[in-house]
Amino acid sequence: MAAGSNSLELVVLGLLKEQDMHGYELKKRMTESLGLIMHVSWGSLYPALARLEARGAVKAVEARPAAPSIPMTGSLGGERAVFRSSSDGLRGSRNKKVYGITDLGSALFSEMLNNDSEIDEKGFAVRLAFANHMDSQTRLKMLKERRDLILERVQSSRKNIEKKRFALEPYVELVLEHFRSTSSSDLAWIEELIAKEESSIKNSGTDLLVSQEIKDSI
Amino acid sequence: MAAGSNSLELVVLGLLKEQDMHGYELKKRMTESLGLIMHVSWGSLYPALARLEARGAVKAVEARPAAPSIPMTGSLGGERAVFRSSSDGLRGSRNKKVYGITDLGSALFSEMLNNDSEIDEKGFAVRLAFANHMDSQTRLKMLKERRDLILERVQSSRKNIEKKRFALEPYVELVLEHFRSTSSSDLAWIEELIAKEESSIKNSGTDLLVSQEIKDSI
DNA sequence: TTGCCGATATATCGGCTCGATATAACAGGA
DNA sequence: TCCTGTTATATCGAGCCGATATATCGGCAA
Repeated sequence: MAAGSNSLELVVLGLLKEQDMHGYELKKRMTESLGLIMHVSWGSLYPALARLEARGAVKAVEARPAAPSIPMTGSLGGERAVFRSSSDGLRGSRNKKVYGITDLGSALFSEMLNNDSEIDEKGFAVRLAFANHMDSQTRLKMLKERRDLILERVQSSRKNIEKKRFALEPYVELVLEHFRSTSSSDLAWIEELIAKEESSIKNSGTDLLVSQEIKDSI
Repeated sequence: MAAGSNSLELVVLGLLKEQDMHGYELKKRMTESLGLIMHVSWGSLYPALARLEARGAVKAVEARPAAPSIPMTGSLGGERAVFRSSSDGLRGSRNKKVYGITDLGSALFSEMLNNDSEIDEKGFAVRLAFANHMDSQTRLKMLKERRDLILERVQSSRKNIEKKRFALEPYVELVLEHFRSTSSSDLAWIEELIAKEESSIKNSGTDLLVSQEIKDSI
């Protein structure tokens, strides 16, 4: 029942929550604002939109009246195209298909955001990027899970390396050292976020549902 | 013709260059020594081995005589199993299928390592891990390509963010800031490696095939 | 006007990866 | 003897990626 940890669908829903968009616009927006974090290909995006539409999470809507960037020419062609849109199957001028999020889609977004636990770097980053749609407790839980995961990986790596009979190739050690250093700085960053989150929770009296761990720390 | 940038096959060949192994052993070795860098699943590993075998890059070989870890029981069962192996299709005791790399496989390894250019973090890290099998010029080229790629991404991200009308969600900015910081440290690391490589090239008189860029810097 | 180029826009294909699952042989202990 | 855990191979469905196909449209130069 729980939709299993699909970060692309999460991003699509998250962006559609802000604004109705068509596929091309979605990709542009993703690469522009989240380009450092994730990358999406056509072969993923359009099937994802189709899946979401089939599930009823998004639906084709009437295109927004006017693009904010001035077309400079009040062309009749555009008008005709928009007209064709409504008579046809909600297809905009340049064969555009503008999607909007449904109530079910909003619910799905919350469900994915709050109840899926991500394993990989990308999944975590994406989820964190939309963390303002979570409540403090969930955010804190996510951060701590991530912290524990990284910690465990680094320790396990150190352990496996140190007690090894087989000699590692020189560049492997180089790469590993860098990854450990990166992990350390990631860890410090997450710890910082956790600390901020906890102090924020303590200050704004969310006495209800405060976890045992926090209570102990008071 | 050029096998397109498959880092899993690269790792398999690289590990088989050191030692004959079966699939299970390969995965263990990967997660133990390269666990921080990459992750491989059964559903990728066995098909990859099958592909490589079909291409003639690896082939099933007789299992190594004795496991270094003492079985403690000189059981007859084990002997029978090993016998079954040679009469059967080179299957070892516990139905093991031990692979060895062929000459063609070694050639393919070099080809992939030297002529493929990786786009993603994982691909680069894996390739760098086996960089001792490259010559200095290729290593340098790979490092510089990586540096330029990261540089371009960070700049493009900054550019797109700064001149945006749409407001970013608060946590997006947080995540982006961290990714930029990570990219900066990656960049510094790579620059360091480049510097070392260049000084190493200059000192050990590899006058043959020295690139124009290096010649200029002298 | 026409004709072309580049940006916009959607869609699909093959090949690969992943997580889950099935199956089985064997070891060691209760 | 049974039972659990490790070793070992294999396959399935679903999703992602890079490449490619196919249009439409705006602008601009001949």
